Amino acid sequence: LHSELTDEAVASLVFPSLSVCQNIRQISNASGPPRFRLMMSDGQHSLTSCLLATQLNYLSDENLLVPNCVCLLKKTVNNTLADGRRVVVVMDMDILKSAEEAGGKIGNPTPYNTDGIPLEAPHASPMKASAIKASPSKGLTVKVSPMKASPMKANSASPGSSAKVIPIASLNPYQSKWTIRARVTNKSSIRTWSNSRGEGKLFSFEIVDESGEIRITAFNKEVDKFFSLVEQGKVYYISKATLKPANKQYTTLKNDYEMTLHAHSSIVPCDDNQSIPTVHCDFVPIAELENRDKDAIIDVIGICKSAEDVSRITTKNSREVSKRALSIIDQTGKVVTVTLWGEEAENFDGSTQPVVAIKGARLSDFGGRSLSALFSSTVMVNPDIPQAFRLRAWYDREGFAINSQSLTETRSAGTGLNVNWKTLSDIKNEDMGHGEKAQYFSCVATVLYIRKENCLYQACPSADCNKKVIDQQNGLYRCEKCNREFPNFKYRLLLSANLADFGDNQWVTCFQETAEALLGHSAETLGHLRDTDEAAFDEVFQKANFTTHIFKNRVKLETYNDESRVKVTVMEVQPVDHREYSRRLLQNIYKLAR
DNA sequence: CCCCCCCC
Repeated sequence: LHSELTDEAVASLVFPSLSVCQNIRQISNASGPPRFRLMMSDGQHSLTSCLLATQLNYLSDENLLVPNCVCLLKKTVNNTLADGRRVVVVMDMDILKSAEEAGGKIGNPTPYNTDGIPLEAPHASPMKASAIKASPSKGLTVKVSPMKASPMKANSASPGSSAKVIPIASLNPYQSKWTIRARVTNKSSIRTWSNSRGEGKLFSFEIVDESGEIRITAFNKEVDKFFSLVEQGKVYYISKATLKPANKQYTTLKNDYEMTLHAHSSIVPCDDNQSIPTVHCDFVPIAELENRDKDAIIDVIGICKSAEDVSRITTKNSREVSKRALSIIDQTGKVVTVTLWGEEAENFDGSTQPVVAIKGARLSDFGGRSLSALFSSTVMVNPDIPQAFRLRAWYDREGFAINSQSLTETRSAGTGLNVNWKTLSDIKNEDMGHGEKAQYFSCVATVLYIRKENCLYQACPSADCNKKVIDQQNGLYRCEKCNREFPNFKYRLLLSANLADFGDNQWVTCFQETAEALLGHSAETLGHLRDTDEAAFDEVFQKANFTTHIFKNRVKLETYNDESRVKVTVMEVQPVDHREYSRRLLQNIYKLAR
């Protein structure tokens, strides 16, 4: 900050400009990044300028920026603050090792007396400013190296560029000569877009090093150049990309910037990558999800107990997308539904009940508690981590057989969870339906016989009345409930069927919808057939025999004329999912074998 | 230069 700085003085700076850094002083600032004030002199002019701490990171890991060092100012920006003070901000500079390296172009710098110039408020710095040490005997030594066990020692391994390997946390748009070394934690697929500004394709990926993380996006030509090179989990040297402020609306990454690749960007695989952190997950036990807030971003790991088939849905914005819901279980004995989207949904194979780990899933309150993968989530199937091995061992030994509870309530029986499976012999053995309330159960059973007699009745034609009508024999049909006569009626089904499984059989009642499902024809059609083509009518019943379905039933003890009998009413008829059914049978075998 | 995170 230099109030006397004139336009002429600034204009007289010719870049690159060699100067001696006479003084370095941290400017304390309650908010914003720490800055350093440098007093530079080229022998003719003196210039007080400003340097951001983030820039110091890249400059100073060899302790070069010390009083009396020689600097090659490559770019500065002049600015006037609201209060009229002038600011010169150093945007890019090199530090030369010695005055000799400068070719003797600068006269001996005047040693600057550092006495009485303490560093101000180092604690104000989020950049571990404690690493900036004052050395009273030698003047100020600036050392900013946020990397303790510095992987930056491998600087010389940085290929293709003399730029230093710097931490991701120190990247900013004001410097261009850098290389970072980082691991890819999440790579998107290639996406295309088309809007008023044009069209194209892109992919993006996220990387981490010890200091932080950042998102990188490649467009069009850079997609062709880098898509196959960049692999999830691998480490690369990356340099010469453009940094710009990140739109926080679209990212959960902890970085104010993001990166765009351009024609000269360089990505080089790095084999010596021991020090670069691998993807770290803080797995939340499934039972614990009940206590977490809606929309929380969490990491989760579980066994995929079952998985839906992939399906296509249309979003509110009429976009088509694939989805697949998985039920995962962990050692807490709780199950939760996780939805995968797009390619991840299409490619997922749950048939072997793999371990599924998801980093960055979003907790939703649908069905109580459920999870959804985001574009920013990393889905790992059978990851090579201890938690996965422990989970596998637990599930194969005991987890598969436990009575798990799902945090996600689902209405359909499709997931195979929360279904009260019974065999027909269970109805008698367990005295089902004897309680106050009706009981509900599902079974897989085969139709042995369906009574044709009295299966159809003539019902009141008004919309919500299914009452049997009385044929007045004058072309009119009387409904007692509606207290009306109608010129027509509608046919309704009331079937008695005998179902069997391996152990028992059971008479059940099917009303309209379930009867239609079982016979494969509408009541209307059946009524017409019965009246016109008895052979065809009989054939419908023949065909239904020995068909197997999932029956969802209601069972209740009913008393009629002093006689009690268990009445089973079919609520729903569904096709057997043989894959899921076989899995359940296997599980039952395991349970019995224990 | 994208920015979609959805459905029941």
